[in-house]
Amino acid sequence: MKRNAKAVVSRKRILDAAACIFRDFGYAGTTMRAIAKEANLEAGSIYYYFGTKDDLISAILDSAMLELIESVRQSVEALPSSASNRDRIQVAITAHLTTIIKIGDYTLATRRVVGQVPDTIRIRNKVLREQYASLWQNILNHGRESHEFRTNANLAMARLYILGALNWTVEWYKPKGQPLDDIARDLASIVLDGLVGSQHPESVNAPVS
Amino acid sequence: MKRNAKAVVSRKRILDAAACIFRDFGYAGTTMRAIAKEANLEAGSIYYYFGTKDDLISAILDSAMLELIESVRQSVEALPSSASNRDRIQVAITAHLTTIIKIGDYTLATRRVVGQVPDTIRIRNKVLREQYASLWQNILNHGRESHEFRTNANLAMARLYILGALNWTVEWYKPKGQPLDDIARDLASIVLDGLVGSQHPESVNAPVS
DNA sequence: GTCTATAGGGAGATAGAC
DNA sequence: GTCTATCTCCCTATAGAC
Repeated sequence: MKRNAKAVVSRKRILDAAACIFRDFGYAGTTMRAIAKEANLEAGSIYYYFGTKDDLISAILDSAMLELIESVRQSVEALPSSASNRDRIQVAITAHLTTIIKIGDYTLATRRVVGQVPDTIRIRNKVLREQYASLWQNILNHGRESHEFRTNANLAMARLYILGALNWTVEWYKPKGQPLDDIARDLASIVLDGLVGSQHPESVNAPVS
Repeated sequence: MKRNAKAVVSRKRILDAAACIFRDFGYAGTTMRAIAKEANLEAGSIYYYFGTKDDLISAILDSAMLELIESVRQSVEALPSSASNRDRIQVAITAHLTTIIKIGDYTLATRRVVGQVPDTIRIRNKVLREQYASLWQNILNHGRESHEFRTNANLAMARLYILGALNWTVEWYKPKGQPLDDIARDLASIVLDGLVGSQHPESVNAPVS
């Protein structure tokens, strides 16, 4: 059924609509009728593409995570081997931010429903989440081994801290505000140098408007 | 009706149970029957204390925010006037963490449903959220004015960044793990000094276990 | 592929007994 | 204060027409 172009388009339209509705109404609050209305068809038609409501949310959770993993991995691997760990963190932060904003409906839907879906769905998605966590942990550990970071920083906590802060951006980011690259640079600056630390020449930033 | 001790106790028991259920099932996924079961009474009885399901979630959102505001405000005001801004941030972080963990069910319920409740409820709660944001902004701005922080740090973003990171802790904190004070100190260390910055003598921390 | 109609279950809220 | 019984509404998922 996926060979048909019409079917592929409809499937994607339904998935996008579902992300939008799950984002606003949560797992239980989302109805097939609401998704159908957003996607401009009738509720019964959704079942041609997705067997159950759970299949829909599962596809949303997994695709968001896969996109994030690929984006950050590729951005970091694309760096020259001469790149500093400061560069690696900066690039990873930018890739993470850019992606979660780009697929904002999926990111927000994930944030808001991942704690409410049936266990089977959450456990399957957890594998991907752990993959992503270890991708970041490798980046941070690399920085310690190369002695670019202070050796007593708690890097497992630093990872939780950084990702928690980055993921929160989808809640307040406004497309009309500061450009995304500026935000990424400012966040990287605070992560790397802190509020007190001396200013690194590469991360000078403009005052907030 | 609140004069009766029995009523006060039941009311609190229902509220605690509701926070627990809202946390696990979201706004729409929470049923009055599930709350009643958790609170050891029947669904109809809840309506003696709360007119509607919306009254329940509204009480949870507001009480969580009020407790957080009071806790951080009191902790910071209790500092001697000689306290450094490093101390103020450290104390605020500790108060925030301690409170959101202490009322963990309410915090998690808030995190997970605040994007799904009817607009009227969210807007009323927003006033409190903004109060809390400006409390933190004052703490940060004070640090800049006293020249303890580097002057080009983007403090509005720093606030969003810090609170995003701190709030994420409720998702991964385990009571049996590292003591809360250690976590608060490590987070404060990363916020203030960054990953690269030189180590401040007051924030030496143990390696993660 | 997409529709309409509907079966079967469960929700919030109310009424009145105790 | 708390219970049971129930009204009314809306949900997921299916069946079969087109």
